[in-house]
Formats: sequence, C-alpha cells, structure tokens
Amino acid sequence: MCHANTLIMLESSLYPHVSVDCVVFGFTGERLHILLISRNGTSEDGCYSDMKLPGSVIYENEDLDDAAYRVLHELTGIKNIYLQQFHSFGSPSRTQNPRDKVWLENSIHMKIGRIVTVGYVALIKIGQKLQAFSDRYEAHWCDIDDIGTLAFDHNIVVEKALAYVRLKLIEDPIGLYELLPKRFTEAELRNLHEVIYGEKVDIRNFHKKFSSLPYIVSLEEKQQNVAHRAARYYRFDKIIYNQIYR
Amino acid sequence: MCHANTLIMLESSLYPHVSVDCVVFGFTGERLHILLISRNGTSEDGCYSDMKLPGSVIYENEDLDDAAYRVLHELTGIKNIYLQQFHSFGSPSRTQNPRDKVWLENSIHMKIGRIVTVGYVALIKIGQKLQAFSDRYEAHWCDIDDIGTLAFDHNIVVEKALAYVRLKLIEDPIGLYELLPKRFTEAELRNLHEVIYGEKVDIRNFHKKFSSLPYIVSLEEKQQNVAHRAARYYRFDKIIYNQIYR
DNA sequence: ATGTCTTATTGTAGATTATACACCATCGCA
DNA sequence: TGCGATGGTGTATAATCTACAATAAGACAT
Repeated sequence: MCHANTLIMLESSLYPHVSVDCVVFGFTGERLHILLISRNGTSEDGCYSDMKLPGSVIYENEDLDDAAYRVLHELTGIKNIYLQQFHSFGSPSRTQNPRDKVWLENSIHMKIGRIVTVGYVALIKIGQKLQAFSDRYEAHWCDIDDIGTLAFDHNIVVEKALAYVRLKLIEDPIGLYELLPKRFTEAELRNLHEVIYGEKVDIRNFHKKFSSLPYIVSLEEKQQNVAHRAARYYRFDKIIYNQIYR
Repeated sequence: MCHANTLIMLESSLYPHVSVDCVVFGFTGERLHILLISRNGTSEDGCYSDMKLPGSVIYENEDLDDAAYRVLHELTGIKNIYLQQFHSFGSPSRTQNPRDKVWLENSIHMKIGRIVTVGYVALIKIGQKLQAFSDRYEAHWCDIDDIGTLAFDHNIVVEKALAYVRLKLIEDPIGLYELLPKRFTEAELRNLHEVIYGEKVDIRNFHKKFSSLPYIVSLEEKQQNVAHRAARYYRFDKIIYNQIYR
C-alpha cells in the first residue's frame, strides 16, 4: 500500500473541508433562546463538557442548503423549518483550539486542517420536542444571554446571526411570526421586538401599530390563571399576509 | 508509487474546494458596471470566449477575506477597497458544465469535483486603471444590463450581490459614495439610486433630501462643455459623515 | 442676435407616519 | 376589600413622505 494512508492524511488536510452550522432561535414569550448541542470529551486538561452549534461537514454531492436541513434534522430531529444562509466563516485559526481539534478527529475520524463553515439561521417556535439521537449529541434550548464560551468560533457565528436577523427583519417581518407560538399576546410580540433589537419600545405606540396590522387577528381566548388582568390572544394570519405582501 | 496519483485524484474530487468570487460594481454616472474577466478556451464545440467573475480557489492557510483581496488584486490590480462577503454558493451542479470543467482542470491543474464559492461584493469608483496580468485574465468593466451568460453560476451570484447591496444600503448609505467619483452632480447620484433600486425617483423630493444632507458639500466648480445648463459639483465629506453616524 | 433645445434648479400643500406621554381596568391573592 | 401586577387605550405635535410645474442657464443652429 506504500504510504497510501499518509497520502490520504496529507490530502484531507490540504483541501479545506466545508461544513454547515445552524443557529436556531426560539422564544419563550420572555427570552430569546438558541439551540445548542452539548459536547463531552477529553483533552490535555482532562474531561470537559461544553456546547456547540448543531453542524457538520457536508456530503460529497450535497447542496449547502440541503446539508443544513439534513444536519439539523440529524442532530435535533427538527424538520420543516426555513433555514437561511447568512455568512461563511473560514479563518484558518477557527479549528486550531486543541480541544476542538481532538473532538473533530474523533467525530469525523479524519485529520483535518481547516474547515470553512457556512452559517444558517432559523427562527422557530420554541417547544417542539427535541429528539436526542445519541448521548454525545444532545440538543438543548439555551438562554441567549447565558451561553458562555462555545466550541470553535461559534460565539462569533451566533453574534453574526443575530445581526443578520435584525437586518433581514427590516425587509420582511414575517420571520418574527415564526418565533411565536400559534397564539400569542401583544406583550409577547413586544418582548420579542425588545430582545431582538435590544431596546425598549413604547407600549402605546407599539399597540397602535400592532392593532393596525390586518394580518394579526384577535382570538376570543384570553390568558388563564395569571395573577393580573388576563391578556387577549392573537394569531398571525399567513393568508392575509400573503395577499398583501406577495 | 502504487497508484499514488490515482489516490490524489480521488481525494481532490472527494473534498470540496473552496473559492472566492468578487462582484465589483462601478458607476459611470449613468449606468452600473461590473468587473469581469474574459476567458478564452476550447471545448467540445470548438473555441469560445466568455466572461467570468474575478475569483479563484483559496490557499491552504488563508482566511476567506484575505483570499478575496488577494484574488481581486492578482486578477485586476485593484487594491485598497472594501470587500464584503454576501453569500456562498455550493450547488454540486455549479461546476458541471463541460466547458467550465475543462477550464477548471486547465487552470487549476487538478481534477475537481465541486467547488464551494464564497461571494464578495465591492462598490468602487469606476475608472481606476485595470492591470492585466496575462492574456488569459483580462479585466473589463461591463454594463450590468449587457453581461449575457457568464461562466459557472455567476449570473446568479451577480443577482444575489445586487440584492445584498440594496438591502445593505438601508442600514448604511456610505457604500453609495464609494461608487461615485470625488466630485459628482446631483443627477449622477440620482441616477445611481435609480439603477440600484430599479425605479425612478422624484426629482424634487430627491433634491430636498439631497440638499439637507450635511455631509454633501457643494463645490464652486460646475460642469463644462455640456450642451445645456451646467450642473454644480458636490463632494462627499467623510469626516462630517463619521461625526454624525459613527 | 435670436430662438430652440436640453437639463438644472427650486417650494408648497396635504397625507402619512413617528413620538411623547398617563390613567383606568381587570384579575389573583393576601 | 384592598393591593400588586399587568392589560388596554387616545391625543397632540413633530417629522417625514408624496405629488406636482414653472423658470434659469448654457450650447447650438440659423
């Protein structure tokens, strides 16, 4: 076999690998959450446990978008959501942390020099059952303000995703409604605006705009068992929305 | 050597290659232009000559941004501009056109299965001397409405770049001023708006906003040798702009 | 010199949208 | 029954957007 293995090693570190990473945002009605995979391993400094974005290398004959949907499904069980590509990350140093290098070699079974990753973002109603496919890949919803230091450059990826969402919602606010459950209160939507844009909005001015939107329809139901006046529920009407804006 | 070459071939088509492509927009005062490289080659159906975006595969240890600057400089001589990443393209079919496959093998000297490319966009004052580095890589400014069918999926890349520019200019119009020469008339800026957004703007309403911008300063000079009343020149004052918006 | 052609330059009125701001209602619970 | 917490609502002012047309300046042809 004459060094065939050595050759393969050389090759696989010479050419960049391409991966996709998914930043999936969810919303509880109060706080913004993000879907992370817990990662356990050992490195020079002993055992560790930390978090990473759901992501993986793409297949040989797979489109980037397809890879993102596949990976998200494989790692979390999530299907039927819109993923949007927002940025690619290719710094040679992004896979140079020793902990990350060891983890990559163990999980991809290959020596890897660098990985260019393509970032995808989704807004999703929180609370879908998350399917855990193995003990190593366990998906969790984490409060965005409490994610600590993630694997690779994933903190940067998350920041960039948030910036993209803010910009993108200017041209089409429909993404916001993906972040809410079927029925929601006005305050929940107001909270969502505040966590995404990072600033308080005026309650009465918000109400004025909210109540003028024809595609927000009011339901009969109200909150129950709350220690204050119960708020009315609303729903987002996609049909009316599409009639107006598509 | 026992099939070592075969192995290399397998490897290089197994792992995706990563390239960058640059969409560089320029503006004459009337029409939007884009920087393209002419490509000559032969394929099954004889000689051909067509155009492609300036782009190339990245080096082993090169950041994506660095690669974009390097490639643009190598192919066109352009330096010192802002390039912004806007989207990545990775469809397996994007490198399957026979003409493109042959061209790739000749220019990269390697059999390549697929290339994931990262798109960069820049707005640049037109008219900088373009440096031609070889007979095969000759850079030209082409009218955006007259670029025909480009190599690979580059027509799609250009479309996406334009959409990105439109969106991006909402949050920061400074990019627009990169597209204009040092001194420009109000009509030139108005034309630029019209070609970028693809619709007529009201002359007087535009003037009202234009003349209220503190960072647009009027010069004494006027147009010369025009067959009508000469228009006044203005310039963009970066210092005033930064004082207000940074 | 005069007229014609082409583009430059400028304002106003009305509609729409954004902002600032405070009080009463309702419900659970002690 | 009263307190604590959140829900729900209007008005006045400022700022911005929209629609719209007549005169000015220079080049050129006669």
